[in-house]
Amino acid sequence: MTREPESNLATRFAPYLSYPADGAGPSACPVRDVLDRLGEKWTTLIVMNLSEGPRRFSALHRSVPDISKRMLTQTLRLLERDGIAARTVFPTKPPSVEYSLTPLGQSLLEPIAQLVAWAEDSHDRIRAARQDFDQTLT
Amino acid sequence: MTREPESNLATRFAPYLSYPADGAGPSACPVRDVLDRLGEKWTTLIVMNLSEGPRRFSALHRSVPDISKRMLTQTLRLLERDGIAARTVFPTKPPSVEYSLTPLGQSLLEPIAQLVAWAEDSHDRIRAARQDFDQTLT
DNA sequence: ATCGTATGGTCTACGTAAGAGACCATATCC
DNA sequence: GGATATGGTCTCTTACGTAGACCATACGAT
Repeated sequence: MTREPESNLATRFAPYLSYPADGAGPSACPVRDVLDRLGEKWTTLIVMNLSEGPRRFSALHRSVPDISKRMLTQTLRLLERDGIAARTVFPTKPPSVEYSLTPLGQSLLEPIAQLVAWAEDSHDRIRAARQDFDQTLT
Repeated sequence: MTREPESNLATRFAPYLSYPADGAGPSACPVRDVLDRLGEKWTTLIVMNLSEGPRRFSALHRSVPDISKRMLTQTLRLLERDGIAARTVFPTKPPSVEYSLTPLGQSLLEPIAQLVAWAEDSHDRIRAARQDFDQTLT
């Protein structure tokens, strides 16, 4: 009797489990390539902020005060580079810049919402597990 | 005429957009608290590897060769602490250790699968966008 | 006229987090 | 007796993120 997989979802992941992340061009794992970007600490939060509509640089910074301007710039650049966000400059004085989600970026909202829902549902259990773990350790 | 939201999903994110990540205990944003952990570079990959069933430490390391033992240990510890993975020690000589997903961890496979599906679907478009961006820059 | 504020960033100095690899004790195989 | 495997920990170096100064310009208030 062989080991049963925990879930039929396992087969969905199989191609990517041992796929190297490195290697220039197409040799990199497509899933890790994309997921690494989404994991980049500020990415999802900025995408969620853009979900309500176009936002200006300083508006984003006010909404997420604990990001540094440097990282906000970098995060937005990478989102733009990946075709997830669009950057529009208006020739006012001083120039104002608006960031918005592209259709590709909007399609990302669905999976993020699933993750947010899971986080909401699981948060209590996770916090309880942490407390158990830390207490048993002490 | 006010600005229309890009998607009704936006309202799902609204509570978390300006929620501080810091603050000990319950003052931290539950969603950022959980999502930051998932974004931790190796977390999802290890969870995906565990989706097929229990795996030993060295099996995981062989499957994901470009993680350092140090980070593998740390990632597994944090997953265990959060109640996502379970650690079982068998009293062989030398002792062997098995890691497996808890029910909570298995419930995480669904949202991850959504993200993986999005990554598969979007990878081509993203790579094209990157090339455009880099060329226009040069 | 001058000071404060706002625009969207860039640049530098610093602290923390991740990566590479040596090391450990033990036991089994050749 | 030497190699290999077990699951880690420890140290050293390098990469990443943060904090905050700085820039040119223009507007409103004093």
